[in-house]
Amino acid sequence: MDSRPGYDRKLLNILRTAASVFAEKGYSRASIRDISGATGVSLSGLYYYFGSKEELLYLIQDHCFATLLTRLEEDLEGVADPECRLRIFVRNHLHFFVANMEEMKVLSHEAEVLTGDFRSRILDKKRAYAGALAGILSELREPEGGTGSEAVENALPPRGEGATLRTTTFVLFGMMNWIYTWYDPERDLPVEELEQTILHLFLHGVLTPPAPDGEVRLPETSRMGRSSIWRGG
Amino acid sequence: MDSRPGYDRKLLNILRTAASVFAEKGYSRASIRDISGATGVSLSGLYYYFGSKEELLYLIQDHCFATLLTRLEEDLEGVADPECRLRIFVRNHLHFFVANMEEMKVLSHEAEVLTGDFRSRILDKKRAYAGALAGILSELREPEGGTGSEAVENALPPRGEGATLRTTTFVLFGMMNWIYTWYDPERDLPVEELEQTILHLFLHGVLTPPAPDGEVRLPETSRMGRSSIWRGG
Amino acid sequence: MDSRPGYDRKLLNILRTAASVFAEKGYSRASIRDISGATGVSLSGLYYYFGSKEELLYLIQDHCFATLLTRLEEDLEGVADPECRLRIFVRNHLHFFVANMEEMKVLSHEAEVLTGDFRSRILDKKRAYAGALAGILSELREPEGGTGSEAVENALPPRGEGATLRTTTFVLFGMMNWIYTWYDPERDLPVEELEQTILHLFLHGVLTPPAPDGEVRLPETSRMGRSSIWRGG
Amino acid sequence: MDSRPGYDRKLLNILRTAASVFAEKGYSRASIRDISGATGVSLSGLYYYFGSKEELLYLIQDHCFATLLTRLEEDLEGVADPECRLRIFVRNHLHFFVANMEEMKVLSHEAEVLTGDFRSRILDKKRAYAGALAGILSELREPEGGTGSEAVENALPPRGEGATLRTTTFVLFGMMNWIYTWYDPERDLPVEELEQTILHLFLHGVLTPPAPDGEVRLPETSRMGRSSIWRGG
DNA sequence: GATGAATGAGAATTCATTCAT
DNA sequence: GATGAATGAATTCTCATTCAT
Repeated sequence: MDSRPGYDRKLLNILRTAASVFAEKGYSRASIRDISGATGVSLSGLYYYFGSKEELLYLIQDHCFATLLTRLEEDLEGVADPECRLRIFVRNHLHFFVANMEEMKVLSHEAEVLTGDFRSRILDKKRAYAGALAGILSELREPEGGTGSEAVENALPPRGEGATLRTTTFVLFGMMNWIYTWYDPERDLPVEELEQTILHLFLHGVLTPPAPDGEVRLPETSRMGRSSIWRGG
Repeated sequence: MDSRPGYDRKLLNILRTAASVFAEKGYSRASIRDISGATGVSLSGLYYYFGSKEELLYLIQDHCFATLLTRLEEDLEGVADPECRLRIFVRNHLHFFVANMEEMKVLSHEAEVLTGDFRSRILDKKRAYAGALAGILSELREPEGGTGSEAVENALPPRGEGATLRTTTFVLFGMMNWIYTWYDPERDLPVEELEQTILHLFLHGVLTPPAPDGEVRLPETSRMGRSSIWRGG
Repeated sequence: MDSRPGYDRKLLNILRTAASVFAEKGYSRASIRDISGATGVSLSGLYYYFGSKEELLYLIQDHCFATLLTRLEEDLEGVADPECRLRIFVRNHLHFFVANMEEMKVLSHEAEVLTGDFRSRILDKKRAYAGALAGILSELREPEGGTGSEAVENALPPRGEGATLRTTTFVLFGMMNWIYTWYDPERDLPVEELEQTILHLFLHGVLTPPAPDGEVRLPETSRMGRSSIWRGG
Repeated sequence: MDSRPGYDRKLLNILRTAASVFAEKGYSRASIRDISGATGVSLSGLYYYFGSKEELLYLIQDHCFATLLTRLEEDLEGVADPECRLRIFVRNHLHFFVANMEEMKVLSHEAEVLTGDFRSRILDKKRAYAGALAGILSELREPEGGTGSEAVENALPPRGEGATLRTTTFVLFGMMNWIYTWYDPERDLPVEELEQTILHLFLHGVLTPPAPDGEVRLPETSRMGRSSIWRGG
């Protein structure tokens, strides 16, 4: 993925720097001049890499989402148990989030600014990703059939099972995505514990004490050793 | 400052309209011209009511937070049981959020744009509010002492009880605040059910089925009949 | 003069305060709001006293010039000796300047901003005043005839006696008027010595040492005891 | 900063044109739009050459002063006699003033509008320049020692020799600088005679008739043939 | 691949002024 | 006499973008 044509090292570096500028100042308060300053590339030189500021944002979000999705697919491969699948989803999401806080902040915070084609392409990925989680949650409750994703994508049925699944899905996303507003790696729990806390909360609630010997842990995936343009790997 | 009723009514109207413009386009993409258009007040006329665009944002956020805090205090008064207090907090937060979606979106989404004094004054209110929730959660787990708010406000102890409480607090906020990104009153569960869902999730987790006769319900407060400049009342 | 109809106490007070604001910030950088703030009169309330900002400047300059001219006439009355008349002119100009530094700064510095009728009325007074000095200087060199003022007012003769007289006149004005840029009553010579220094310089030059027993002094006029709205009297 | 000849030439041209606009309308009444119109450069294009209107004024004043100072140093080099040095100072000042009336008007008239660093940098140059004149005047009266510049720069001694020197210095500057308010090259004496008149007045006063064969003249400097971006050369 | 120079459009804000009360 | 509320016009400055080189 990191070596797909069109995503060469220089562009990737620009995307990363731009993401960090956007994360700090916000997309619309950040100017291309800021990005020129942060990257060291001249103002007009940047336009060789993207056609417009909006495309720059698109590229950041797209690349971020694509990586997230790819990894998720890899990690879920071959795992059938719904609870396991949920654990993998949450772990993947949180680890990636914390390792790539700036990009994920841009993804979460600047979700509505893209327009036209850029917007719909990102929306597609977002729906696919949310659908994946909805599918897992759906299986978790009624392990028999369906992917669950329809309930998130479509408006029907408006109030009932579908609406509850949709709610549960986004409530879980809320628990996770909101961390960009408060999580400080140096002050807060390490990601692994954050993951355990969130998972336990979601599955059993605060009133249920965690199992004395810790939550059931998944075997370590190969996630840690991966090389990546994403800083956290 | 100015407390004549005409001035107040007009200002409040401007705040509400501006909040809705900010909610739709985002604070920095929205221009004062947009607000002039939406309110029907001339561009320069607006500056009679606020000194700068940033102050306008501050006024919106401050008024929103102030109302939220006031109501919370009123509703919590005299209630001692931690779980009850938690239910009241969540109910208050969610009802207010859904009734004043635009202001709350501005409060949640544009949290970082304020600077200087404006920023710190809002931060104070925010810390007080988050501290209130942390205090409740603290009592919920260990009903004996302390308000819990120190753990959210201070960095100590960095990893341990404090960090877990902090995490739990913000995870709950995440569940609730994230709704501005997805909740659609016409499509999704009514607020009351949303409230039940979130509370149940937080207290008992997804794996525990809700009690067959519904969650324990609090006696209805007089919240519904209140008059207010906030649309939801 | 200070009690002419149209120049009542309140207006005079506004003129004085406005002059001080204009002196400090410059006419065009000062806003009517500044003057409202400095006077304590509301923005719109000021317009009862003058029709426009430009008229306000005109009133300040006109009143200042009128006082200057009136006093000059009074003091010169009955004095025939050219050198005495010159001493009186310089004394009058400098004392008034130092006593009313702010108004005189406005008069000197904002000479070109008035337009139309306002401008020409002030120009008339200025020409009369400069003509008076030119007349005195003319007599000083060739005590026989003419008032000398034509040479300053008209362009003819362009180069010769007239041009020299004009030059001498404005060079003397330069010596005096420039003080608004540097004179500090607490640091520099008292006005009486400033007056002596300038007069000696103009009459005898730096290379001629002053007479050992001081310059010839005029009998004290009644200038000092005069009451006036002008702070210095 | 940028020293490519094209950039420099263009900037210098902008400075000259802007100086003329500022001279005519006054710094604060002149808009960047006016300067855009006068230079033919687009409004925003101007900001490539300076960061703010205030910096534009600074650049004009700084360049003007720098040239003035450089020339003065060149011309004074090797001249020891105080009276000669004074003649050179006055000649340099007046010739430059008349040749660059617009810039010098901006320098004289808009002395107080600069703030912060811009202000203090110009003030430094101004103090150095005034100090140079004070030094010459000091030697002229008491040819033994000291530069005289301390008396202008410091407040001590507040009243006495220092204050008189300060006064004399600024009175001479007044004679010269005031010309921007009245001097018209087509109507008034040519610069050379203006120079003679002012010098004679300052040294010997009006009551001393000029020597029949003219004032002592310095040998012509090469000033006339100099090429310069300043129109007067 | 890269950049200096330039620009049109639009941003926030200020200002002198007005007018109903 | 005096003022609160309002406004049109103008101001400085920023921004995304372009294009010749």
